Amino acid sequence: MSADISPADSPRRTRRKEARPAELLEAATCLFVEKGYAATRVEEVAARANVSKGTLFLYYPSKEALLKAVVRENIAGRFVEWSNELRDFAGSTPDLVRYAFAVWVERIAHTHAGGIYKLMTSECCNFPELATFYLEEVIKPGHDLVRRILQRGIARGEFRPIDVNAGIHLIMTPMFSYIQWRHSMGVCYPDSLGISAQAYFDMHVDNLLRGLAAHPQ
Amino acid sequence: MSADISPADSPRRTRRKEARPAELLEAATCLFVEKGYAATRVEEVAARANVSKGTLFLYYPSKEALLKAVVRENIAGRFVEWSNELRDFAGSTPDLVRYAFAVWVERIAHTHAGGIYKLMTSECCNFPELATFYLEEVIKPGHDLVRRILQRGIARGEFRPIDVNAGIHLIMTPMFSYIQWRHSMGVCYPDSLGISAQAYFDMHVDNLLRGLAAHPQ
DNA sequence: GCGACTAATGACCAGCTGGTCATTTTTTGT
DNA sequence: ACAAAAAATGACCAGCTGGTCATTAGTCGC
Repeated sequence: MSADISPADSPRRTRRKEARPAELLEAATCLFVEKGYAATRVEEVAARANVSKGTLFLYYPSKEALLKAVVRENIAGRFVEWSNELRDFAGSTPDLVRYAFAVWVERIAHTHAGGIYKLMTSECCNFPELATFYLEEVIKPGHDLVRRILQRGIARGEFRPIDVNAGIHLIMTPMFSYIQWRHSMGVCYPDSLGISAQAYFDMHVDNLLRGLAAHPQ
Repeated sequence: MSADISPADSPRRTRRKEARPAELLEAATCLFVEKGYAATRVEEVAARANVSKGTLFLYYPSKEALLKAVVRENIAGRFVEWSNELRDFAGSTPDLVRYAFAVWVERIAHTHAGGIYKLMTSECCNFPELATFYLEEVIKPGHDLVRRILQRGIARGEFRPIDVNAGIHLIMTPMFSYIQWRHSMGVCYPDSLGISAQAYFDMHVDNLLRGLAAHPQ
């Protein structure tokens, strides 16, 4: 399944000492996220990375391979690190949720990784294998983390006993909605959200935790 | 602003008695939503509508004009109707929220209109004027309706007094998230939501109302 | 300085797609 | 029935873009 996205998508010719230029991936990531896959010309990517088009095809056999590399690049096994953070968290679960949102905004929403999600939702119908890959490598691990948060809260009697597999969405939904907005309407009309990102998340988290609370005050 | 999307985008030649064939818009809507704007060939649209490519250009001067027409078509002033429904609703505001969600799922999420939203988020960067149009004609009126629901709940003492302009998102977010999923990952992997659409909305609405409740039980 | 090898280039190609228009088919009016 | 007008057609075109490859530039060892 993910075989097609493996490093087998390697340069057409012999490997060279130097690793694949990071500038190419960087440029491709920005352009794909900004303009979409179809609307981005490989020549633009090359130009932005300050190389010629021919050089690009020296490192990636096709435009599609470049897209796969971009998606691959931006999932860097961050999940183990987060999993540890979660395990070691000492405070209350509501505080943990607040912390998780803050971390997520900082490390996903405001980095390239967020743009990749938008890219996936836009293009996944045209590249089902990429969708599979993303689902397995990003969405599922993400859900697993969130599930543990909910289970923690319920086990400690802080949250009411909801169906955790469903409840996952209560936390994911505001996160992904924000990303989606940020990379669509938000690009053209940054004020169309009506409020600041901070206010948006504060409100969502606040209302979310009120709803989840086992003992309403 | 919306001048560019007005009926001025009319046929190249003389108007004919017969109105523009609805089949063309229907076909274009389906294909744009399914495959995206760039990936859809005008010839496909024509074929799906059982006319030739030439005929399509007889009614729409360009592919972009066709896209505009598609977006235009799918906003049909439904807002006045809903506004009246809202005014006449007799029950409690929590019940109104439940009702609004149900109606929205039925009339938006499960119709073409939902696909248009996905289309907009995918393409708005490339067609800013379309984004403006959609924002003014769809998003804003939608927000206005939701705002009135919140104000009603607060005025009647059913909801706690939150900032309504922010609170709008509490209701909109699950709606748009669902649409987004349904037209991206959901196309390839209908089970990737993990739960049924019904369960998804039930949970969101339930938790939302708990969070909004003025007097927790 | 020189040959051998690697890296980079950009002119070029093939195929596709939005858009055109001379021609054909259908409808209308009498 | 017939001609004139309207509507529909699809072969065709121009321009663009992903991808190629012969050529050039650069580097390393000696």
